[in-house]
Amino acid sequence: MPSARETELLEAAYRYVLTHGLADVSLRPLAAAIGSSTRVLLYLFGSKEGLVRALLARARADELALLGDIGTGPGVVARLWDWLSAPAHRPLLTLWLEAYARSLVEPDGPWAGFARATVADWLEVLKAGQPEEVRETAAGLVSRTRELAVLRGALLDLLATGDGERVTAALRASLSP
Amino acid sequence: MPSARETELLEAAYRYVLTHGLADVSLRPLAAAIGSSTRVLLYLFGSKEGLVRALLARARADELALLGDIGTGPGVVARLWDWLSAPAHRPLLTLWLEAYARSLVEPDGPWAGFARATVADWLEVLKAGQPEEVRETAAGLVSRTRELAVLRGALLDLLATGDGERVTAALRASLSP
DNA sequence: GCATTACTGAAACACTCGTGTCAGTGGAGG
DNA sequence: CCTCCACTGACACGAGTGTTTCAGTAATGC
Repeated sequence: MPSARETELLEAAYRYVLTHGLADVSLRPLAAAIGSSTRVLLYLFGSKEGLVRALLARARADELALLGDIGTGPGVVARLWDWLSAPAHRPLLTLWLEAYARSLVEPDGPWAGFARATVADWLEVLKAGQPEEVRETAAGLVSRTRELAVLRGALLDLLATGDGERVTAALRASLSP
Repeated sequence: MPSARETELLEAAYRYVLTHGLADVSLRPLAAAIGSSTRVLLYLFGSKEGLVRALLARARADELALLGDIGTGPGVVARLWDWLSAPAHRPLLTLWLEAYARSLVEPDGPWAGFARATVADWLEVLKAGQPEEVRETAAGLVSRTRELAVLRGALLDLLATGDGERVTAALRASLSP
């Protein structure tokens, strides 16, 4: 459905927000940076809100691509952490956290439901990593909630301090207590 | 050092940002809501950045008051979670997350170092909760990093879903595995 | 009484914001 | 050829931004 030019500009805008943040992006600087104009952005995406929505969807596509490739069975948590702690993914994860926080403060607009949605996404993947006999039990739900919490908390720490060694050790300790 | 009027207005502004968010606050609506004017705000705090800095410090004072009261010895993590999961503290914690994310995206300005600072603050408190013989060991550091990660991750989940039951169960599971 | 200090009001300045208007391009299909 | 259509440029509009200038008031300290 989106035209070639549209996806091209979306990709450029996505690269831009990865380094500049998404919360207080504005059309004119963005357009200038990606060699376009506000007129074209508005024409293609309808409004700024439409653009932000598209960018959020684009970021989510990256995330879902990961979750699709991560596989199932034991060791999912460790593999997820490998991906989360990779320095190359830091801009994406900062963007992710930004959107997460924003969707809590401002429950309307393009951010709506972002936080809730990712919790569900990740819980689903962790569920697929559990032994089959606990997946549908209450204990299973609690267990993957715990795994998710550790991953998210470790990610917060890593993004703030950059101390991959300490945080990774903590995560490993949490896997085999 | 701050005058009576200054702390009075700061308190009012603090109540305001707790419900409206701090990221995209602007002077005129804020001033109108707290019965003041931009002129006065600028006079008392020097600039908008000064005001934001003061508000951030005010929020941090709330946090530090908690950390001072939480005590030491075993059970710190559980007591911290009781505080974090109390519905009354949700606005403060949303504000906290907002500032955390912002300080990662925009490392300059009044937000600078906020994320890093709170990691250090909390690790310090968790350290005081550990048995004395591990406090200075590498294993001790890793252990409280893990505790912090669980608390933070659980908080993220709770803020997004509001499902205190599931998240609290996960945290408890993480304490006595 | 008087000068100093703390605070406040009204209006303006020089922006930036998202968006709308009107006018064009260039190429593809009939 | 000529029409349609995706795309683009220049510009203006109204609203909102942080900040400044100039003016005042009320209370305090000498």
